[in-house]
Amino acid sequence: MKSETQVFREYIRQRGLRRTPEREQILQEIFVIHGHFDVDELYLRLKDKGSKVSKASIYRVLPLLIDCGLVREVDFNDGHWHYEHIYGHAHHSHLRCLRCGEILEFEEPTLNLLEEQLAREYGYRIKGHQLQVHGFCATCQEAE
Amino acid sequence: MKSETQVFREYIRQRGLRRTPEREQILQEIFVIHGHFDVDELYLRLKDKGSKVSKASIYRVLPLLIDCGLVREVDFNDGHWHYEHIYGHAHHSHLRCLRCGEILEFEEPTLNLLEEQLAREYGYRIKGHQLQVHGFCATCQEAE
DNA sequence: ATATTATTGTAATTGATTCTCAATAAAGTT
DNA sequence: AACTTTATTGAGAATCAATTACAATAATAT
Repeated sequence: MKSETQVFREYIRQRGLRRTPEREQILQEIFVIHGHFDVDELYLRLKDKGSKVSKASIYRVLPLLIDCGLVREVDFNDGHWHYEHIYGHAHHSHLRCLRCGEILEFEEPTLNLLEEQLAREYGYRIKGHQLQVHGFCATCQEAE
Repeated sequence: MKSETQVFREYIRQRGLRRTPEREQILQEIFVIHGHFDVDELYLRLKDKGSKVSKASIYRVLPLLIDCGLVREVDFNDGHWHYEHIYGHAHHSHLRCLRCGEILEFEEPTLNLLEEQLAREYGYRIKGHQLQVHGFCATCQEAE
């Protein structure tokens, strides 16, 4: 299996784009992060390490990473985008606590069947899905 | 089954809030709209009818309507919220074309089982879920 | 080395949503 | 019906994430 770096470099080359230190720094940092991240967090982490990468560059790289299948957007319903790396990870969904914001991940294989069924039924070429479940975690139920 | 208006009025009263013409106008207009809508569309529709309701009021009423279970937010991934009425409608999910933006609705009853399973497994009190599937519709596949 | 042009950082801009504030008006009380 | 209390309103300012313009820089091809 290709490394994330390889995937990204091939994508860059194939598109006639350029390989820059900023892009590589951002990519590296993303793959150091476990779990989810947002633009601000990524920016601060890079800054802490002495990187001079601007937020604008982060905003500019993310669509590329999404497009080449390394990263995906996640919606936690809090006013801005979150992201997670998906390359080499099983597709999963999120269970979110409406009070404390805890995020649990779970897999739901039957959704692949659903995708196939929708493709047949409506003639769609399905690219993916997002499922979020929300509620209150055990701790927050008591606290309410 | 109570009417939407009844549900809303009871909610208002119960909360010690006030019943105002603006709120009723907005509610009425929402229930005239079939399908999905967003704040701008709702605002323009009201304006066209001669209503003086401001966008601020719309933004202020929507959380109330969501809270009392008449309306829900829908994410079409295009930078702003969409809404749909859910009172008296079966819960459904959305299949969206990434190119032309077409939205199809479908029901997926197995997700109720999933909710129960998650509740058991993680001790959550589940409040709901959102599922979006995306891809390319038949027409747009050809056009690509 | 040189030319071409993609990429960068900075700062300005956009667009959706929220907030401030003074004026208004619901609902309860006399 | 008049009075009081205070929630609600509209207008515009403020906020916040995300995008864009622009001039300087630097990555690739020749």
